[in-house]
Parts: sequence; C-alpha cells; structure tokens
Amino acid sequence: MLLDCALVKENSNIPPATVKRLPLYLQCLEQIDNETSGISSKKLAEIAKVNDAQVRRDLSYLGTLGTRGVGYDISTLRNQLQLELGLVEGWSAIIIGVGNLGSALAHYGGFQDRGFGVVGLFDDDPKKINKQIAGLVVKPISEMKSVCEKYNVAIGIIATPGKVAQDIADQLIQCNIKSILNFAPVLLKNTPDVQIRSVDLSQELQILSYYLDRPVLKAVK
Amino acid sequence: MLLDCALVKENSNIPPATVKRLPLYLQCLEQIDNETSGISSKKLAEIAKVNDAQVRRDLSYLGTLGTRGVGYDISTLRNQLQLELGLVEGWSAIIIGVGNLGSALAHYGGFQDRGFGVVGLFDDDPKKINKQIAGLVVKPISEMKSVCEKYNVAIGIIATPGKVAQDIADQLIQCNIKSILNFAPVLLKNTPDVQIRSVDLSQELQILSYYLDRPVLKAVK
DNA sequence: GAGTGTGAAAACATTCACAGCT
DNA sequence: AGCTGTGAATGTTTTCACACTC
Repeated sequence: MLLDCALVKENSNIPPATVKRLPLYLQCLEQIDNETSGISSKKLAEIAKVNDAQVRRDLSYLGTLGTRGVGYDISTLRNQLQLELGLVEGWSAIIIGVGNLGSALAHYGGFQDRGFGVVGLFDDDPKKINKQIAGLVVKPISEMKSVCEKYNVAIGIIATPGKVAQDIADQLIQCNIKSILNFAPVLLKNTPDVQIRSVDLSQELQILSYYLDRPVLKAVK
Repeated sequence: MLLDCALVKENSNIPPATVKRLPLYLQCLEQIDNETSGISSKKLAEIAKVNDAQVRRDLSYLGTLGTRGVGYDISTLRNQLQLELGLVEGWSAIIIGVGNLGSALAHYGGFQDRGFGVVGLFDDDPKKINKQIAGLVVKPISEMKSVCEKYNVAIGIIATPGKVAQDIADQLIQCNIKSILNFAPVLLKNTPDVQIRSVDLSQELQILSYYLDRPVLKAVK
C-alpha cells in the first residue's frame, strides 16, 4: 500500500528576512547545553539578540511547532529548521581557488557538520594542482564538469581572485550548478534560475566604518 | 580668521538599508572605465542590480549630488561616498588569528585600497608567532594592547576558532576598540557602544540551501 | 501562570510617477 | 528631451498586545 504522503513542490514562501534568521536560530540551539530539552521564544530571542515576537512569528512560518504555556522542544525545532533549510538533503559543494581563502573554506569544519559535503577543490595554478588539502586533491578547472556530474554538485564556492571570478561563474553555470557563493570582490552577472550570494569582505568593513564614531567637519552658513 | 565651518557630530541618520548599499555603489563606480565622467541613476542601478529610484533615493541622503537632466559626476559621487562611509579617516585594523582565514584577510588587497590599514597580526600559537605574513610580523596576543594604543586601532577582525572568539572579543573591548568584524562561527555577546558584525560562512551556505530547488515530501491527509 | 500563535498597528523600505531643473 | 529629487502609494518587516492553550 502507498504511504499517506505525496511528493509536492513545497511553496513555503517564507519571507526572505525570516530565511536569513533561520540559520541563526539553528546556531543558537547548538550553543545550548544538552540537558535542556525545551526553550521559550523569550530565551531564544535573548541568545539570538532579536525580539521575542520576532522569534515566534519566524518559527510560525515553519508550522505549529511550539506548545502554548510550555515553549518549543529543542530537538523538534532543530529538525524542523534543518528540514526547512534543506540541510538534510546533503548537498555537495565544490570550491574553486585554493589560495588562503579557499584553503580556509576547505578546512572549515562547519560545512560538513551542517549538511554540506565539499567534494572537490579546483585551481589552475600548476603549483597547487595535486596538492592535498583537507583530505582532497586539488584538480585543474578543466575537470570541474566531470566532478559536478559524478557527485551531482549543487553549490559552487568561488574563492578566486576577482579577475577570473566571472569566468568561473560562467563555467559553474555550464556545469548545471544552481547556487553560487562568491567571495571574490566583483559583481557577478546574474542568470535566471541561479542563486548567487556574494560575501565581500571589504564591504563588511566599510559598513562597520560608517558606524564608527566620528566628528564630521561640516560647512555651516 | 576662522573658517566658515564648525565641528559638529553629524547625525546623518542614513537608513541601515541604504548604508548597506553604499559600498556596493562605490564598487560599481570602480568598475567603470576612466574615460566616462558621468553616470545616470539608471546606468548605476543596472550595474548594481537595483531599482533606479532606489539609487536616487539612496544618494539623496548624502545631499544633492546630481544634476537634473544630466546625472551624477562620478568623481564627486565617489568622494562623497567615501566621505560618508568614513573611508577617508584611514582607520587602522588588526587581525587576530592567522590560520588560513586570517592569512587570507591579511593578504586581501582590498582593505588597504579602501582606507583600512592592517597594522597588526596576532596569534597565540608559538609556531605562528614571529612568522611574517603580508609584510607584518605575527605577535602574541599579549602585545595587542600596546599595538592598539600605539596605532589608535579602531577595528578588530576576529579570525580565530570559535572556542576563543568571545575571549578575544572581550580583550579587544579592553583595548578600546569600537568595531569588531567576527568570522568565527559563534554569537558574540554584545556590548554597548561596540559595533559587532559577524560573517558566518556556513550561514551563508544555509541560506543558499533554502533557495535550492527541491521537492519536499509532505504529509497529505 | 506561563508562553504560543497571530490579528492589528507601527515602523521601515521600495517603487511609482511626476514636478522641476539643465 | 533627459534625468534628478521627492511626495505619495505600495509592499515588507517588526513589534505590540492579547485570545487561547497547556
């Protein structure tokens, strides 16, 4: 007999502002000791440094997870967050560019722990090809396509210099990759159906700079 | 005679959403060839991938910079953006933790170019102390305070493992640092008057993961 | 009593659309 | 004619406040 289930494309339609906070909540739960099994929105809000109504509203998009008068069960909450974020699918990722930043990313334990397997490292510098980093052998970029097909890679992480980043992005799209995380300080052209997120380290500093206290010499009539 | 100016604490009060886009505009301007001297909000919007009314509204917070019927003068715009973001002050920064990520940050040219001078690298691993990276000698963390005082350091960049990040943050605050850019995957306690921005690499991936196309097995009654 | 889930209000952000300047 | 600067309209996000459940 068939299971009482159906394969449907979930159109959960969670607001973007909420999606950005879900990984944060997940991280908060990890910081809680293992003895506690429940948590209130108030407590979680305190750890995540957001408003408690925010927490309740955000979590309510995932369904009715809490118990009135009691709170949320931590392990249910964690499972639901992981499910909603697609972390149980076990996506494969590759990293292109194994300079310092690429190596840092390859070593970064947080990925494997959180459902992302790095299955390939690529670089076109002959000095780097065949080097072993974090248990993987660096391969030339020409082999990217076959690795992507073999492991059904979903995510490409660009850690190359800016000059070549757009070219790499184009190649990743050729490899049928649907998500790109870009660390190169350039604006990648966007392509329909491909999600691109960019992390620009110097932009982060510039934002901080704005909020640094400074007197300003201002013209006064 | 005195200049027709006064030293006032500017309370420019630019909305946070706009502040986040200012570095983006600055980057767009850098990508334009040197021959062109003017740009319209429409063109800039295209490069930055935002709406053109957005560009005009954002820039209008910096003052009346454009010329109706003509557009914006690129060099005026750049100067004004740099001024507003506080990039002409030449803030000094230090990096704590010189593993792969810290090294990547130390080598990252984008900082020096954009008004941030990295004046110190710190680590407590004896194997790393005294190593030279990107023209700087790695020093033990115990020397942080004296370097901060000497160079009047404004920004601390944490690139350590998560375990020690909070401890380092506390020490940075002791050093009178007012802005922290944290790359360790932990939530730092916040302190009044100290700006903390965290970049969590794995959170970025998790957000991407949400938007990856996936069918979801959903219970159906 | 404690704490969720959620209408309704308030705050914030984006976009439209056009008057006004060059 | 072309393009800015900005009221007004719309859309999104946050927060309040409270009915409801345990």
